[in-house]
Amino acid sequence: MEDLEKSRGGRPRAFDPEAALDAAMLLFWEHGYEATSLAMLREAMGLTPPQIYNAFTDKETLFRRALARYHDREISFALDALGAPVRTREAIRLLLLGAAQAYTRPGKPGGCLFISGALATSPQAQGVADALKAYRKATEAGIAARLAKGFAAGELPAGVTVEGFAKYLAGVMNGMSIQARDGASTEELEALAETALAVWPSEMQGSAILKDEADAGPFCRD
Amino acid sequence: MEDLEKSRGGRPRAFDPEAALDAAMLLFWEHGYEATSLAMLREAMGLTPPQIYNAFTDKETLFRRALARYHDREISFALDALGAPVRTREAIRLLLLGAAQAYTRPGKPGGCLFISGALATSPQAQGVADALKAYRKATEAGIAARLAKGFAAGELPAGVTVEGFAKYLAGVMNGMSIQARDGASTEELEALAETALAVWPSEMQGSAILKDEADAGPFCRD
DNA sequence: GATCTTCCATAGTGATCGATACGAAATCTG
DNA sequence: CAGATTTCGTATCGATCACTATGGAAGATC
Repeated sequence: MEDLEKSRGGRPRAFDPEAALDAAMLLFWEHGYEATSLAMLREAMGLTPPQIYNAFTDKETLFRRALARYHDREISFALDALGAPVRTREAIRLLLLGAAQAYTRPGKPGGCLFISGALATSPQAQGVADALKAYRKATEAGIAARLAKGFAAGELPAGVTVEGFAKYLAGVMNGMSIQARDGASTEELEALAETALAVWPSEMQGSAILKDEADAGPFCRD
Repeated sequence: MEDLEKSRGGRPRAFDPEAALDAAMLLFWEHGYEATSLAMLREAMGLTPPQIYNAFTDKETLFRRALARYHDREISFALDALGAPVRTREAIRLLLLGAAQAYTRPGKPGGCLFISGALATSPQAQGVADALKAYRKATEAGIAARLAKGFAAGELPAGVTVEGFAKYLAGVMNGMSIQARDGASTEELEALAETALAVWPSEMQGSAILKDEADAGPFCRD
């Protein structure tokens, strides 16, 4: 809802805004919001300061655009997993294994931008910290929403609440992001994910409808 | 091994270095290394810049001193838990529940300084990021060392390696730190910890020596 | 008490921060 | 082509960054 080629006249841009945004996203992902200076952005994006400010208003707006792009391009696996027509446990498994992949992509910074972007900030950047927190909370809420459907179908482990279990799973994902930052490999994160899923026995409930997982059943599909 | 009251003459200090260090630690904990400016430190420590530099050399040294103090004063629970004369599962339980407490202490910033201090940094602060990573790795190594003893005694869950399980547990702790930053309560983190421990059945092995947990058995004590 | 050493307070260092002023260049509209 | 509009490149802006030069003050040593 923005770059719809208005072209209301005037001198045309001499660069590709999306490519520039990608370069900025990678830099923010690597160094975080505050530690990424305009000088670094200028070099990585191949632009002059006025070009950056004309196209993206200011540094904070550029960062928020990068967050949105990251959400759309780099972690679409999450929405896919939570919306997949599979049982609840398998959906969460896809989510965690997707995170293991996404947090260790070759050529990309390790971990998740929503965490690396900023955890502790200066008071001036509180708004940015809040925006990142909102993305993290949204992830947890997405997990909770998927779990709620599984809860109704009796698919959750005994002794957990939807919110509590969502907080555990979101916490595991956050922990995976830090482990990725600290050099963990894809395989190590996948093993971590499988261990985390061991709290959840594959065979649930007395209703032993285990076969045909790709078939109908207590699924979900927003 | 430092403040042993040399007093080699000269004008005495007009402030308490330990109190000043505590103030700096809290500020770094709250805002992270790079986002904490000297102006903020100056106000929080109640000192002038020359006082700070004379006592702590420079900002990075001050931060490293704060890290050491944090390790000694704020998270001694970790070494206590890993060295406690209890079964392996209980030791890890003490570790995770201790983290739930330490990450949500009233009057202290949420989460763990070793994570909030810096995850992504500017290239100039790479040394600080590495120091924090070393502390995180040391935690994981401490967990692995305790698990190794439990492994020899057959106390670990089936299908896990010592290193892999340590990475899971360290990851859960890291995730708890972020959840604490995002506002999770002590109780919520405790519930998260208990959920994480559900991967580990309380009754291990065929050898059903369950009673007298505080008694002898396949324990450990460095 | 003379001297040495260390710390204090004031003021300010060069460098870098995010963000712009300005006028020329390029394209669209009429 | 004339006018309007937008972006271009160059050269910065004031504010803040981590840090320090300087000279006087306070206590230890001889």
